[in-house]
Amino acid sequence: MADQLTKRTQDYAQWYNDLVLKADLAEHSDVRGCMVIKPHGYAIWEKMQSALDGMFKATGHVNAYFPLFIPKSYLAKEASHVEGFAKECAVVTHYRLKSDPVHGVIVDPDAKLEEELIIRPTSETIIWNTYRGWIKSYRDLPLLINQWANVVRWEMRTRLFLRTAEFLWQEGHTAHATKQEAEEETRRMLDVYARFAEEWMAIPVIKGVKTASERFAGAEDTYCIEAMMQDGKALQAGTSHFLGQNFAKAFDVMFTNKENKQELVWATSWGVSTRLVGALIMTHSDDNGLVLPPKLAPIQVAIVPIAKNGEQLMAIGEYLEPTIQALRAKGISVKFDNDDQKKPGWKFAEYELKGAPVRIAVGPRDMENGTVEVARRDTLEKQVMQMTDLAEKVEHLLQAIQENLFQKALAMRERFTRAVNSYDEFKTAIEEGGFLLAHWDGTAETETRIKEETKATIRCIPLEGDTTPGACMVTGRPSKQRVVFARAY
RNA sequence: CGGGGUGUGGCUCAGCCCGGUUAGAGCGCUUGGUUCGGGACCAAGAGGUCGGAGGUUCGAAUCCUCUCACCCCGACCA
Repeated sequence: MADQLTKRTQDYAQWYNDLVLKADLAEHSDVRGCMVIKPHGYAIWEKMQSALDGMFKATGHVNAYFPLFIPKSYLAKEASHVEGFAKECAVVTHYRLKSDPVHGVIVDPDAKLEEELIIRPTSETIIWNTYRGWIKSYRDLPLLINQWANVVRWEMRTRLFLRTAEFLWQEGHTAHATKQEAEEETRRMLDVYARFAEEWMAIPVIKGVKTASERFAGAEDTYCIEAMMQDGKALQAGTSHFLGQNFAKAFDVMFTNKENKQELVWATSWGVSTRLVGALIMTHSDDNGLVLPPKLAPIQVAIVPIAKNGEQLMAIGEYLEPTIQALRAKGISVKFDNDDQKKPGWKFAEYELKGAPVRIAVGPRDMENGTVEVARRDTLEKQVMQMTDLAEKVEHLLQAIQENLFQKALAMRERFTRAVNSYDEFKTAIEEGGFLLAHWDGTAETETRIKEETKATIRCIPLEGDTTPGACMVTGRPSKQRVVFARAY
């Protein structure tokens, strides 16, 4: 191969960076901390959007759009919310430029905004301020709205997809008449995320609730799905927050109940971002390049003809035409790569690097034999298949690849997940990476101490699995159940 | 915000320490030809104010000062 990636075993972080650039997913823009998502990366995001959007609609949500700018005073209304985001906000102070003989153009000092505008780091405040006008009666509830948007968080250090100053995401913001209903919504959307991660991304996740210190700024409870990357580090892949009545209080959002009494509204918010693309890369890909689960691959089947001339190329096209039609009729995206400027070997490497789940190669020998060569990206295995019912076989193969990727990721996670019972054992084990299930006394002090001494954080208190009580590995005090520790992205 | 590093054709880099013809290489690109079952080959071409500003010098990619940008590693975070 001409363009070798850094090997994962050699330098995992470098491998990731190389892969994002070489698979043509994204690049650094000239703007610090911001990326350009290139067509191939964006196509993956579009597939994610499309699947998620369908799941949101199926659970009764509708899309809307709120402003990019948030008046500074709005952000300040919910105390813990502003505290959480204050350090990473971009602020608009002026609304006009003017030409300048020395600098070409300068900010017009006469165009200072009365009230500065914050570029949204998240939209709770502007949305709840708007909801005040929309919600008057219990009949207006629940209000189930999602928006697809960009947000800005001025991060000190950025990594393509995983953490950038500007990123794309969706944020659901719902309003409910009762606490129970809002809590159910929070859990429902967590389940949607978990199902998306596992069924579409082929990434097994642990559903859990965050500790107080890891909670979203302004939430009563933050639920999350946590995934394990190939280097054993944890990645938070989605969050769903039960916001209680905090934002209703801050923005005075009341409704009249059936008894004609005024009540504060209950809220949730939930989001996933382009970070999921990073999760996808780090879960499945290998030293040859990107590996994509078929359900999210922009090109599911890449067909490479092997032809000596235009006549042969034409013949191969005709040979495959019925199969291509049959595949497309099944909703499978097929690219017949008849570019005669590139050699087959180059194309093989290219589709491998870009993660096409299935590659079909067809040459004159195949046409004589009534066969094709089918290669699967996940295992790199090649096999010769008869043309008969090829579309069905490929469809099944794609399903098998989807399933295999999930099983492989699950097996890896299980291999790197273990219970530890003493702090000494913990300290040794954390160096090897992975998830550690340990007892914790529930205090922020112990949590902080562990973080400072080992760089591991509590990823979540899992909602499913072992709930046997025990004794905290650090203090020996009682623990309700084991929690998940890991070093995280 | 600390520590480290890098800015030289589209890309990856050499040259800098020790200043001296016309700034090189590989890849990519253009044209023509031969090729095509795992990143082809031959030939001919195009493409660079060496990140920017100032200085030293007869002479600066190279030395000095300032500056800008980006990357990597930490601290903080989805």
